[in-house]
Amino acid sequence: MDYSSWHSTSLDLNINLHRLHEEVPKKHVENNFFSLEMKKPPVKEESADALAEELKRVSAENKKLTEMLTEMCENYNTLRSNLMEYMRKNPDNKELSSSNKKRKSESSNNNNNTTPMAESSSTDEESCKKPKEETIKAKTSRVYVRTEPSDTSLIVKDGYQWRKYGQKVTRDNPSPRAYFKCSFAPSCPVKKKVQRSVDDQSVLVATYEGEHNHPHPSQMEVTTGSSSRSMTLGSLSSSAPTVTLDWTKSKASSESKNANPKMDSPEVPHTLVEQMASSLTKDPNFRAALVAAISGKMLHK
DNA sequence: CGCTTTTGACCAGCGC
DNA sequence: GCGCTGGTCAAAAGCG
Repeated sequence: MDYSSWHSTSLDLNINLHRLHEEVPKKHVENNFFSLEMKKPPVKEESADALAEELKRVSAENKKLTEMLTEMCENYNTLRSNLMEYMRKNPDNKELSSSNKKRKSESSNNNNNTTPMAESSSTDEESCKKPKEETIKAKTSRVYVRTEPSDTSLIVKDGYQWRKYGQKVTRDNPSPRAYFKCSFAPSCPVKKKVQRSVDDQSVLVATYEGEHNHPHPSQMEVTTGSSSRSMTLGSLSSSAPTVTLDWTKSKASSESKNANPKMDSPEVPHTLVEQMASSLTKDPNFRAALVAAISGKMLHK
């Protein structure tokens, strides 16, 4: 691979992180970008030094990213445990127990797209108020995947194989909802519903019901990242966390609401995080895609 | 030919 | 009881 193209592609996280939130003059950005593009390739001696420098900086940034991700996971774990504790202490919370009707709860979920953290969890909260249904109702979780608005397919790549068995237009959302069963059915009871978000047509909302009782069929599909639109880091086992990373969102997490990276289960082992980060660091394709996405966003501002 | 997708019909739950 | 709605079924069509 020709690493000369990696000149000055740094995210500059250490210095410019806060700058993402500021209004960077468009012209300035463009000029910088084009100047990078037009720049003549440096002579080889300089190139080696610069590359080494670049490599160092990229490594530092990746380390920083890893730390940020780890910290985020820890925060989420803390928040979740606090919530669970609160739910235990207030089992008869009126607000939460107000609706035990199937359809009502469904529609209220749909209307709460702006609170992904609360939705990302399974129906553990519901189980507090509906002990009777707990044993019957399967675990549900929700995953958001950003796609191109022009992409009309309701396909969420999560590594599993699905068989579509129905499609329906629902009342609260003009976009059709697709119904999928795991292709291992009937031995595997997992179902998923995929529908475009009402708020943002470019976001697919996948609702999973139940847990896979078989191993993940294709780990490879996950790591190769066949889709450039988004990457879903699938679970290592049926109950392991699913993390949706949205690389097309250039603005920092403070602005994005329903497309935040999100987890369905809090336990993300640090070693796993490290492994993910290091494998991504080493993958030139990932780096290329990342730079392309970021530079593309800057240009289309 | 076998598997998957499409799509209209059907069913069950809920509100009135 | 009736109508509305979401979810599922299953025959037909499509595809490799």
